[in-house]
Amino acid sequence: MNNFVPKLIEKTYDPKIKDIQLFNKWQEEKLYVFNENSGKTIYSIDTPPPYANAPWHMGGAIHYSGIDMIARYKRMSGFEVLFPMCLDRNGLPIEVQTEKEFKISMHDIPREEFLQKCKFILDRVGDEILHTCKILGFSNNSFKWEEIYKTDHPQYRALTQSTFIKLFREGLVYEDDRPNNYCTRCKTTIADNEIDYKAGTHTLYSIKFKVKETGEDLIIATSRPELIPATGIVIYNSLDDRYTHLEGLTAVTPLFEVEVPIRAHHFAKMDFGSGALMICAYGDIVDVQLFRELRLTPRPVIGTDGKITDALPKYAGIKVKQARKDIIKELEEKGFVIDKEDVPHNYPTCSRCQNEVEYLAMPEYYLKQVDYVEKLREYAGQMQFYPPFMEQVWLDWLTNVSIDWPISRRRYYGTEVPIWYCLKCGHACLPEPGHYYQPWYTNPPFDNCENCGSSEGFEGDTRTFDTWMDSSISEIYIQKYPLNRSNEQLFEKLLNRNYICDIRPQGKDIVRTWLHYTMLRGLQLHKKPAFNEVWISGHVVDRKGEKMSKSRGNIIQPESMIDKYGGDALRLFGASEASHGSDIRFHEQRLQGISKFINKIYNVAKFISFFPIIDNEKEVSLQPADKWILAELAKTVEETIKGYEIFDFHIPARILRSFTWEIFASHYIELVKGRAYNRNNSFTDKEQKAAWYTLHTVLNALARSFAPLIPFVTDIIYRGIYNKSVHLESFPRPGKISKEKKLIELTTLLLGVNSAIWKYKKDKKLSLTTPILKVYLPPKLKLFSEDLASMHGINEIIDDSKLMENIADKVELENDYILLEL
RNA sequence: GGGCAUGUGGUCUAGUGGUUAUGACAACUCCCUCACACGGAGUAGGUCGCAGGUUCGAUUCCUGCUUUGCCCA
Repeated sequence: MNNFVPKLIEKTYDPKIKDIQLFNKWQEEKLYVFNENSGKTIYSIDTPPPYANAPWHMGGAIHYSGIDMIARYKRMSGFEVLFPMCLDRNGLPIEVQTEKEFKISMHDIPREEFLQKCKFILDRVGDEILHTCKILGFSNNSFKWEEIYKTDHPQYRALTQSTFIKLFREGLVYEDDRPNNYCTRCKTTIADNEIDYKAGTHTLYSIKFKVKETGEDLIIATSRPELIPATGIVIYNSLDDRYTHLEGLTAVTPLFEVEVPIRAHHFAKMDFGSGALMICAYGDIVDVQLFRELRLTPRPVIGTDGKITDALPKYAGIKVKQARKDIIKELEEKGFVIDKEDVPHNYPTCSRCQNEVEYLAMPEYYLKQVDYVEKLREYAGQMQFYPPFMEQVWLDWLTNVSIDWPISRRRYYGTEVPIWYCLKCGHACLPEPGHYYQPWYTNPPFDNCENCGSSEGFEGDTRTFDTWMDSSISEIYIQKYPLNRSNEQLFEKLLNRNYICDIRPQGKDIVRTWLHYTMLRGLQLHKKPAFNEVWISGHVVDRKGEKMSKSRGNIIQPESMIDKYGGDALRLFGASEASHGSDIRFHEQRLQGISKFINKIYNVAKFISFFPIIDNEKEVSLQPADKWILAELAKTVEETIKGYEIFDFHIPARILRSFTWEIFASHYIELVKGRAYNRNNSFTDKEQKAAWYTLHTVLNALARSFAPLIPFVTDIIYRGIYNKSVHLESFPRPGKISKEKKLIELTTLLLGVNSAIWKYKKDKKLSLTTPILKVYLPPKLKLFSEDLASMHGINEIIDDSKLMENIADKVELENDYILLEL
């Protein structure tokens, strides 16, 4: 008789110690290194660079876990996976974070010094994020600091600038005036999401305009009388019959005698003020929109210093608020103000200094995109979206694209606009592509103006690019500079395909930015779709379905959860909680449930590790129960693959869990336990070995099927029992496991019979080990007799259905019966 | 206001034009049975968002309304 000793020793699985050790082992063994010469088909994943201004919350951790599952599944499916690790370090959030942490203002210290302070935080937070990646078991090609790409690296920025120079020279870039949110105190444009709205009141003045053609008065309500000279149009609602007769006539502003058209527009609310509205450059966001929509020529009167400009000589140099008072005074003196009223108002203020935000027009560079919409629409049809409905999100956005992309920003921490302006003629001179340029800091790499030949010198552009200019070429960077090393050959090879890169994984909220801009740039630079596939995931929200944010105070750090339950548990939680594309609610109790399942898998493996590995199917005599579970396994793997193939990890997570726990552990293992131990030699050697063989076959396939989802525990099991890493194995094939489909039909009946026997004993308050004298089984299950007898302690199994009617104690089960006799 | 998605036992989720709707977590009861008490067995709990329509029949198809989320205005 065998003396069984398990290969896995611990009673429970403790991820805390084992996971990080195993992660380090993976790194030593270089398991996930990208080898372009492996001969395998390359599959490139455009990893989203995590933004390194603040550590991850749950959303980042779960989102990236899904991306790692893509990489792992593809690797096990025979692909050479290019899967970089990276950090996004450009742009506004880091500037804000730096100002906050060092209690400084970006404009009060030298630019170089400010950049150093930004880098300090970026390095620290970057390390924290990388640590989270490690304890989540990510399989990126490299975690070495110098091999992780960063969007603020000179090499990356040089690529951004090169692509800009190329497009500029092809005439795709132009300069134009466009109103921005502008803080006159911080001296910078600010993004929409940096505006805080503060509740307050302001005074609404009713002011007399004149209608030029009829001479009648036209009363207009405004809170910004200082902008009267900047009026571009007067609008009213087309349903407002007080004004319909004025359509197409001309209004004349008081004091400044500016003549503007009068027209109907649905933005005018009949019950606001007098119902007639002046649209000026620029009082609020509505003004900005209408100027754009109606293609009006702005006459701005406020400068970037927050003072009235020379356009209004009488008030030039006066600050806006004072000018407002002065102008009101003059209007009142001359009898133009007929009423004033304080009304509630939400002020847009700068989130950094609380100063009121102005809308000012400034010259900015634009990249053409309107001309490319139709082609992009075509590309959308060629690409595979996971889940498919996300394609519509992009198509809807394409329908809305009406202006070109403003790409220059007045910020510091970003890729510089590589332009020097000739001091003599003002011509914009661009350097040769290929290097990283900092025009605000260094001299141009040329001495003479390419336009006028002057050598009087140049002024460097002080602006940076919108960070999406950097982000929108990530797929090019990763294929041109894998591990940050230039590899033109690889890039050219990959460019031979119908698309640039295999897959873009990203969040659903940035379809209109990251995906859209990357597709646009792919088209402009290489005349093909940037991607073949796009994987878009939902958000992680809190238990109540609300977005996690600092202000709500509902942020949960992933580290604390990983510490408690393990990286595998968090990964599997992310996969289990929702189907791909929908939001995930974070729920610690459910995560805990998942961690129990991880332990269950470990224990199933531990049980199987008691028994010797039988490789050769010929040494054994497979019993019906063995054939049955192998058939179930084949079906499970088949459905699992279907889920993996569409990168919806909810499907494998659900199916594999259900098979492992509800069928394999609860029924098959119980069924063959007796045969596997064979303590009293009631089974033949070949029958016993068949149990061993089957147990290992199922475990082996399960470990491999689960590996992309839970890489730690599956590898602990695989190395512990089979002495190699599961992550170097290929994905199981259902056809190789079993071709017998028929036995699956018995599953429901078999599970029902087991349940009925358990229930019977329980109802009689008997231990489950209590022996049973006789059981009348459904005839269909006769083939499992021996294992069933061993499992339930049955002395005699009778399948004579005619006898059943005579026995009172019976349990009805579908069309068959089981009857028991103790 | 527009687009997209979504609504299934307390919570989360699967699924289907047709007999008693899947599973998990939580709850309750019993059981330390030789892999696991991070376990096992069992019990209870749902008018499948609302209202119409198509159909012999709808949770599943259509229309309207509504909930929630995201993006846009």
